[in-house]
Amino acid sequence: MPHDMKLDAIDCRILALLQVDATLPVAEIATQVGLSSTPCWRRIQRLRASGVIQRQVALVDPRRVNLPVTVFVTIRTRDHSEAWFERFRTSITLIPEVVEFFRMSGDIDYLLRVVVPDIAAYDRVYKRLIADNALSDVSSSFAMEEIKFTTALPLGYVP
Amino acid sequence: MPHDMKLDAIDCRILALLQVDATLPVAEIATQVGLSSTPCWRRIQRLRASGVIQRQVALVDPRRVNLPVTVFVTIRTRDHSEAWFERFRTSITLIPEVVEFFRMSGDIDYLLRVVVPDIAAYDRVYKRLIADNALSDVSSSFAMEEIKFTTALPLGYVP
DNA sequence: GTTGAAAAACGCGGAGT
DNA sequence: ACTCCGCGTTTTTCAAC
Repeated sequence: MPHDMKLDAIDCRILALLQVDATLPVAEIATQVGLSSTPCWRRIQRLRASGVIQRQVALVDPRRVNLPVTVFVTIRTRDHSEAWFERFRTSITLIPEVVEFFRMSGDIDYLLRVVVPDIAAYDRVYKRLIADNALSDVSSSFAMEEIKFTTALPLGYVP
Repeated sequence: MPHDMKLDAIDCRILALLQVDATLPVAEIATQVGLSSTPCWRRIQRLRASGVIQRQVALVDPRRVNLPVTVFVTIRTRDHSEAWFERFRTSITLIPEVVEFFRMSGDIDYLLRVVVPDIAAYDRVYKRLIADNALSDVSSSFAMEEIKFTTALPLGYVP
């Protein structure tokens, strides 16, 4: 399982298919990429073992599990020490409502995407955020509509 | 396949497992939730057919397919007509580098998450954004580090 | 809802080209 | 590296409880 695995055009086509529907039988992927099932299966195994395919998951409709509200939270901080960051990182990562967490360049230090059933629930997450960490500025923006959300990455850039 | 399906505690535990690893054999899910495989399998089928489980996908590591840069793009517009929005929506949705696209409340009208190999590639996406649509203000924030990213929703809020 | 079991589909691996 | 073929497992369905 080399970590610097090279991907050819067929690997990309396999990934493109699995990114959209991971339940496709190997045999069907094989025919779509012009292979028989054994080498196709081996390629998929290699993609898994090498970590190109991180994992295989079921995507749940947020509205069907009472999570219609998503909030983007921008955070500025004064403390930029390593020790503070590690504490902050683990504190945020443990909050299940936080589904995305990025360190940013520019005037905003961190950006979170939070998924909750309503504004009251968001307020509880917000209080947990500011209680656990010394944050100098926290700003919340509410999403009104999810127009596009995909886990399929654009695979046209593979070297 | 009713669209207003109610989920009980066992359904939630099944979803929690499948959100993390959709390759688990039905038999193992069954034992983990304290069921035998037949009713467990039926529940999973119901969750799929009713759309609670939208689909099953492979998650690809962005760095391994040459996509280490993510950019958040905030957009303000002057034109708020329905016709303009429909044009804008389809134009943006067709860009594969745009993986998330939200309509927002507050002073920002739209927020995009864009995934690209480098800043030069982002510039080409940016030019496509402003060429296809009359946007009054576009601002780009670059992510330095992805600290957390999960597709697993918090399932503690199901009614 | 449970068990058990059979049919079909698929994953997986060996032998050969 | 791929094709072909077949074994073993898992899924899926169907009984009866």
